[in-house]
Amino acid sequence: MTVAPRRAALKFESVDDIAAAIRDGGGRLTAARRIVLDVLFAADGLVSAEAIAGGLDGRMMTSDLSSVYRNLERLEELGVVRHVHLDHGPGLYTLERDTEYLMCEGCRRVDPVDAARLDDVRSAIRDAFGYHARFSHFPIVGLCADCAGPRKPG
Amino acid sequence: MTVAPRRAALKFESVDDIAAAIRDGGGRLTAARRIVLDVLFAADGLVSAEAIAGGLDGRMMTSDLSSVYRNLERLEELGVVRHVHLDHGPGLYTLERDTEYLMCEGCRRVDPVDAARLDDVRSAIRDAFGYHARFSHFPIVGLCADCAGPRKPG
DNA sequence: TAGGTGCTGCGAACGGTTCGCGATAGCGTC
DNA sequence: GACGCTATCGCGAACCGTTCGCAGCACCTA
Repeated sequence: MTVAPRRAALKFESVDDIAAAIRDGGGRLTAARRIVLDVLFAADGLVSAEAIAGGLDGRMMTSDLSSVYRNLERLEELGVVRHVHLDHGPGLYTLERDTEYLMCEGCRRVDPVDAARLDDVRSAIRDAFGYHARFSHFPIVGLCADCAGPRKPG
Repeated sequence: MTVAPRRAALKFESVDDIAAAIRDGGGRLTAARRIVLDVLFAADGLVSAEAIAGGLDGRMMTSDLSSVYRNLERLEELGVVRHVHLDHGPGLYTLERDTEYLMCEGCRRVDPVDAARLDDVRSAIRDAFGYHARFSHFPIVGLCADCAGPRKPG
């Protein structure tokens, strides 16, 4: 018996699962790679490559930035990791799950939502333009209810 | 009597209109600024700052890249110009009109559409999340009908 | 436990954009 | 018209996020 998750489930639940996937592909679970995964599990949200390399401000092991980028690339190929582009600024990485994003241009807030909750939106787009939209790599951008509200500008 | 436009109308119809707006704001219509405008009118679509500086591959006057950026910034403040971010790659600039964009991640095609045609999509987003979405700065990204179609992968 | 080879960590380079600065030239004023 | 104020230019250097090249290291398999 399991408790219904509040968030979409991870594609890989633990570092061990991932280690197996890496080795299946002829790769190795090196120290640097483990750091990237540890930080992603610890952060459980969107983090920049730089934040990963810095070990979440020194709270965790640090590692080399270019290695972090290479590892993130590899982990994306394996379907373990995904990245999003929010506005300007660096790409943000997270463990893979069925999540898409909305971002507010007013308060910079980012709302992750289960992909299924965007099905109506996707249908509207498909009906009108034939496009099959994805908001996992580039989010929906606009003003959130608070920032767009009639009585609360700024 | 006018012919119905196929595309959303420009906010400013000519360089002279724009010149007036620039001077109203205490600015000057310099040679470099005129080049930017000439290129934007000539291109009548999305162009990078670099393409503007290069005078559309030498077909028009060239100018300095950093001046182009400064001018584009100024023209955006005046509401004459707007830019879009498509995927990775440089920002793309265009004369301001009521247009939003869809981009196909498969074939890289970019479809400009009248903003009004996205009203249903915007409503679906507002209903579900309270967000007031804008697709003018960051487009809707996905697969176009051709690339998503059942019989034509790649 | 040894070997090969995938990966590291460093530095340098990249593309896109911004900044600092002395020189230039628009434009309102006389 | 010429004058002068100052917005803007054009150049170079710096910036940020990301990628690349390379010599040496260490994970994993046999």
